Amino acid sequence: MKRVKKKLLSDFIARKGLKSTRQRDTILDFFLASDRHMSIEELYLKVRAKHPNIGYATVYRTLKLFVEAGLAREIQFADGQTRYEHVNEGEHHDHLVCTHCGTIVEFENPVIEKLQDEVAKSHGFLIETHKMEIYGLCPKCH
Amino acid sequence: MKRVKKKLLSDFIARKGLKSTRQRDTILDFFLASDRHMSIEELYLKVRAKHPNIGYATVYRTLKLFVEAGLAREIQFADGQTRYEHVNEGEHHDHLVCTHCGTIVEFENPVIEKLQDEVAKSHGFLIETHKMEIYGLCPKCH
DNA sequence: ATGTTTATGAAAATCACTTTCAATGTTCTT
DNA sequence: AAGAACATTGAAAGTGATTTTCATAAACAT
Ligand SMILES: [Mn+2]
Ligand SMILES: [Mn+2]
Ligand SMILES: [Zn+2]
Ligand SMILES: [Zn+2]
Repeated sequence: MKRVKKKLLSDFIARKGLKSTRQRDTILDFFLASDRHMSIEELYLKVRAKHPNIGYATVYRTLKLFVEAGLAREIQFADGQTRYEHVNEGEHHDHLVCTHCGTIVEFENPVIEKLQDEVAKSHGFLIETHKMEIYGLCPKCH
Repeated sequence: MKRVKKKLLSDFIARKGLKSTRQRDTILDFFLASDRHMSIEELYLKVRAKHPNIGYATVYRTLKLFVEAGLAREIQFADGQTRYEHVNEGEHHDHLVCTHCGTIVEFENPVIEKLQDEVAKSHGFLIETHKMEIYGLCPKCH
């Protein structure tokens, strides 16, 4: 799994004529070892604890690179901070978000997905992506 | 319809001990006459064209007031700008967004809504709100 | 080893708001 | 109608998240 992601990045770097750096490797390691929905701030603090010399801007830039390379995806929940999650080949899911403690639960529902496709089709839309988030209180918070 | 919204606002203002002002009336008129999903920037520019003396901050504050009064709702699409839409009693809908021209189409799908409730319940979540947006190309753009 | 090009860190800039504050307007009390 | 009490306003400053700038440092092809 981690091997696959590392290869995705090094292939992308090679393909685009970019350069492999210690910072990118470090940030990738922390990203791969992280919770599935981290904000830049959270990731930066973790990275920073071990590598105090890595800059804020580099973390931002590197996460964007991961998105381009296809190993991360940006998500925006209702809290105004961009989060990044792991992308796995052929997998899609949506989110339940606890408005009290912030817990995020992933779910897949093929029936909903299919109905979304039908909605798009019935309005003549060529669907590219969709976003579906359910906000409420998780079991621990009610 | 517009009468209803105006009354909603004046009732809210009375109930909270706030004050009725020329600015609030003007902004409400423009909001009610507007497209259903306007950004503050767009609304401000329209208002500004007729009333060059109304400030940016007032438009921001007033739209927040409309939300509190229950006649507008904030929505965030993927473009980083808050938009405000009209709220109508007992009505709920989700959105199709054209990634090319920005067109927004509203839709309701009770089956999807019901499945969302079931997903939440199956994970022990007490649902508060949800957000569902389908992004793609509208009929004109493909 | 050198040269060319990309990456980095720190600081400044940007973007979309939000807050501050002195001046002004609205409503209440007389 | 006048004054007091309080809310609202516009302009400008402040925020918080993110992005850009730019001089310096690393990569890596030759
Ligand atoms: Mn996820
Ligand atoms: Mn709508
Ligand atoms: Zn919770
Ligand atoms: Zn379109």
